Order: sequence, then structure tokens, then C-alpha cells
Amino acid sequence: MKNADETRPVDPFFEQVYAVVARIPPGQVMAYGQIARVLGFPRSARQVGRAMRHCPDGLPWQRVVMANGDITGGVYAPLRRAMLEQEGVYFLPDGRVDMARCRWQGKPEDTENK
DNA sequence: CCATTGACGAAGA
DNA sequence: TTCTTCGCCAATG
Repeated sequence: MKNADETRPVDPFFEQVYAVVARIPPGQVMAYGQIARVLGFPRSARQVGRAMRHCPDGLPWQRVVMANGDITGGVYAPLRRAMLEQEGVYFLPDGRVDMARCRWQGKPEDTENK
């Protein structure tokens, strides 16, 4: 049994989004469009954001930010920023995430052995 | 079925 | 570099 009893319909796209987000290592972040691209839907950045809006507990939703490094989440945006800061994410003086240094490639292909 | 909205992103001014 | 506009795509009214 999987979700027959669950009143929540499981969308493959949503599940994939959650899977990728769960793989983001501490100190690194990913953009909505970047996640969509990894899943094979480079035009569905907004749908990724829609999935994050319904993000389940246990998911590092704080590591998902905008492509320009801006943080979403409304009133919780500053909270997310503090959590990322605690993980070692670099920030710009403007309060945005330093994507140039913290953007996760999504595919670690031999990070040490280059 | 059409109009509006949205945790996006790139391009233009 | 900041602000505005347009395009994408699905959900909602």
C-alpha cells in the first residue's frame, strides 16, 4: 500500500522535486529552475515552486532559492536565511545567497578527483 | 472555457 | 544594478 489511504494524490513531478531537494548537501543551494532542469522540465520552474509550497516536513526547503540568489518564503525568508547561514552558505552584502559559490551542481561527478 | 494568480526566470529599459 | 515586462505552466475562480 502506498497512498491508497492517503487523501493526497501523488504527482511524479512533485515526488521528483522532493527527491532532488533532499539530496542538496548542507552549505549548498539550488534554484527552482535548476531543479526543474535536472528533472527534464527546464520550463517548469514555477511548478517546482508550487511543489515547495506544499513541501512535507523533513525537507531542506531552505536550500531552494531563486536563480538570482533571492530567498522566498514570505515571513519565513529571514528565518531561512539564518538557517542557511548556520550551514555555511555564503551571503552577499545585499542579503542574497552567493550563488556563485553555493550553487549545487546537482551531479557530484567526482568532486575530489578532478 | 476564459481570466487571474503564483515560493520563477530571462530580457529589456 | 534596479525595476518592469513578457513568457512558461499548472492551479484556481
